[in-house]
Amino acid sequence: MCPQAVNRQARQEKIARAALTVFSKKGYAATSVREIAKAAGMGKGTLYEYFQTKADIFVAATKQWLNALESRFSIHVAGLEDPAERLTALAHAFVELVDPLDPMTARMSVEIIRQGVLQEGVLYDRRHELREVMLGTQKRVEQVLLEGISQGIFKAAHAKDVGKMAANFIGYLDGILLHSVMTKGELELKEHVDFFITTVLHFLSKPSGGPSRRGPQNADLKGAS
Amino acid sequence: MCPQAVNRQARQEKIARAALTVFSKKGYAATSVREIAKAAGMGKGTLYEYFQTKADIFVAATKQWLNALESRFSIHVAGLEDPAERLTALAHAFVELVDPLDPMTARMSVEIIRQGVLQEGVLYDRRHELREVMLGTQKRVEQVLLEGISQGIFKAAHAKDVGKMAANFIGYLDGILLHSVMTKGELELKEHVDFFITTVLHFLSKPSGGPSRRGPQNADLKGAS
Amino acid sequence: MCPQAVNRQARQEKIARAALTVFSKKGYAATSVREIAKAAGMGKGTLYEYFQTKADIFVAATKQWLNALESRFSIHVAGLEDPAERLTALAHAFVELVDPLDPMTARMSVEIIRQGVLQEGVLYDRRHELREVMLGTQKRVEQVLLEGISQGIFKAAHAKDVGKMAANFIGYLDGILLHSVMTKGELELKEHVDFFITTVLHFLSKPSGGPSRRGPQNADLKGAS
Amino acid sequence: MCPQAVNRQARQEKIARAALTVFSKKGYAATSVREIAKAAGMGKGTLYEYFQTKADIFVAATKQWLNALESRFSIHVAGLEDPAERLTALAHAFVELVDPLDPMTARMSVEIIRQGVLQEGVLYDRRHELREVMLGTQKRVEQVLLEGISQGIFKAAHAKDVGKMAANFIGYLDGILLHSVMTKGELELKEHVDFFITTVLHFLSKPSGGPSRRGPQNADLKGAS
DNA sequence: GATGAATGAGCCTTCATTCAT
DNA sequence: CATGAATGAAGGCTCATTCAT
Repeated sequence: MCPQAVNRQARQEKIARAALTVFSKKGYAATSVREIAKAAGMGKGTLYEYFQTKADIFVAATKQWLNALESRFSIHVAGLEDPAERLTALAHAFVELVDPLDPMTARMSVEIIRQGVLQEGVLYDRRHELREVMLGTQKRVEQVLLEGISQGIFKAAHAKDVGKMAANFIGYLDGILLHSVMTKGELELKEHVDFFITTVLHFLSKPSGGPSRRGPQNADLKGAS
Repeated sequence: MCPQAVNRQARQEKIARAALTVFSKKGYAATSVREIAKAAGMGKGTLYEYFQTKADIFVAATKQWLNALESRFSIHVAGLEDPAERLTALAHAFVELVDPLDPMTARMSVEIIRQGVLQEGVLYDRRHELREVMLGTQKRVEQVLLEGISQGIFKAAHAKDVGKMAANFIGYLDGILLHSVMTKGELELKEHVDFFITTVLHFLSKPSGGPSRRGPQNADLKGAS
Repeated sequence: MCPQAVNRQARQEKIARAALTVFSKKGYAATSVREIAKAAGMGKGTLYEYFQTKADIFVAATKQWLNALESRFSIHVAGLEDPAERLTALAHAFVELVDPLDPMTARMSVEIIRQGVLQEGVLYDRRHELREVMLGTQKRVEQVLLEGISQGIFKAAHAKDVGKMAANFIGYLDGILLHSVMTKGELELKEHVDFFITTVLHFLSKPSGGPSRRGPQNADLKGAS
Repeated sequence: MCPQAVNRQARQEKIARAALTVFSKKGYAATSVREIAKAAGMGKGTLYEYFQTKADIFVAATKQWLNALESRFSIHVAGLEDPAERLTALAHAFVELVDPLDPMTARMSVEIIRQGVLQEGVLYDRRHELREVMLGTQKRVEQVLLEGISQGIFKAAHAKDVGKMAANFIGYLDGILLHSVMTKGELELKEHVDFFITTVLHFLSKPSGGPSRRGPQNADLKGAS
């Protein structure tokens, strides 16, 4: 009756996970199905029991990666109250994507973008799904900004621009991350991002009313850099 | 040098130009040599008279593209004196890369990055060359910043950070451009970039005119924290 | 013999029946074992409990089909006494193989022939078994002819040729049936077959003894057409 | 300018010819492209310079075969005046299709029919083209019949039935040929066909002028059988 | 006994590269 | 020089068969 009770979803996730490591290393086109199978520790044919095509495997790997990203963001931000700190934490989560010892995630992001941008790309027809995920992160940033405003920490005048600011924030992070990957660590990613945040917070923040201007200022700057 | 050499180079450029249009449309892997030959209006075998491999053609196309980019920047900036205006002009040059009617250049940039980032990428072993070109643009930005400082328009305190600032500037532009390409114009690229520049200039600029320099400066510093 | 054996045979027949519908629709090569299993309402592995290979399943399906054919002939001929009528009835049984609404049987016959004729065919090594069955039908025709002669209806001179005549009869029916299938009903099968029988009976029949030659002859022709 | 002046059509014919021998031996599905290439004495990839798909190769092989058939018929019939002889010659051309030493053509006919009959068959969508060719042969037979009638050799009463008769004639030949192939020569093909022609001519022919009708008729039968 | 998950041989097809002309 | 005909390695995918459950 029940020969092998295999958890289909678990199997698919295992494959997607294995595929992720290979795709991120060599890209979609240069990765052969055989390699994926080997990485997943199973036969070539088995992959096709769980996915229709190589492209589907790539999509699954992509989704897995995006989910991992999301949860990483959640972990970083968890427990932080101060909007400035939360913004910084988000950026740092991005920074950590570029592990010099395992730059997988960063490379994967390049490949994903490519597959979504190029007409012949595997994700081209599903790029709206990607956009959804990215919008999720963007919304997260917007919320932080709005909280900052409502808490009186950020200037209320920017309320109408939170959308643009969030998009720019994410855009910047993606861009600088790419550059970092491309230079393989020559670029001091964290320093750059911290500096960027300084810029942004400088733009956002109200003069922190108080008797002494210098003290807090220094403290803040130290923390940001 | 000799006429033949000139002829040879002209041929190579013609091929590179043709290849660029195809590569930017379909990406490296999905582009066949036959297509390039057809686009260049010559036989497949002839390509191999001027290039050793398909990868070499891609490198040539890449260089051509980067040069075109450089000259585009030069044109935009030419004649502008005010550092703020020059910064803005540079950014606008980037924005115009994403022609909604011909997103070729933007897509090409994705492909180039990918080929430079992925281990199996055609440009992987030459990514330092890419880095060179990007550093060129970065230097250009740095120079504008330094000029602004020397002209007393930008705060002198940032002099030590021009490197970071320029890298961030370029990084942001690349990132937001990618997002724009990926969303196929849903994102209002120009508005976002202009807003970003506002942020940057706000951070950079001295309080424009005023009786006391210190006061405003302090205010600025406050704002940054 | 023992209950299990009976059960076993029933299972095999069920599988063969299911396989027949699929094989006749798509041919041997294009039919996958999975499809057969689904059509039989059981698991793929189960099939291999009852058959060694896919080829064996095809052989079983073939035999089932041939048996069905035989019984169809029996039914048609049952109760008819007149040899001419019996011959006609046999031919009509063939004609009905090509049901425009369900051309399964006709298509199956093509596939069977193919598998028996081609070196790599599944039935190639067993084509003698097929020949047996076909000889069965041929013998049936021969017998009708001999009865007609012994009844004085057909010319006695043909007694020595009944073998050839029967073979030709069956051969013609197979051939015209194939053509009909290939033209998907554009060919008026029944009309052609009836005309053929006219020819044959004209050749076979004695001038039906009596004062007038024309009358009876006409009668025969009418009856045949 | 002109690296290799290759005669495309000659090349295609060479491939088709080679493919014919393999297809006729093993059938479409069981024949691999590699085998065709080897038989044609060229690389696998070369085939795809001249044909889009394996199916296209099969179609080309089919057409070649049909053309060969046509010319064979022409040769056999050439120079014959007497309609009866021409009919016989046509039938004999068919008979010779089954060369016991090289039964290729006969097997090919089975495969062609199959591919045209089965829904998944390669020729299924082009079965009308096949029908055209077959109609060509049929027309040829019809013409012979009509000539016989106009020459006063065949009964004028059959003029309205020449269509049916020709279709039956071809149908019979195809059918008996298949049986012959399936039995690998156990069936004496020529004898059977000759006997069949006797039947047909008996049906067709006018009593060959003479005082008595019975006499000549008997004579004919003797001679024919 | 019944099942379907797993497998890998083998299929058709593409394409960068070579080379005779 | 210019060409495109020729090639075979390699790719994605299918599927008959096995076997653990």
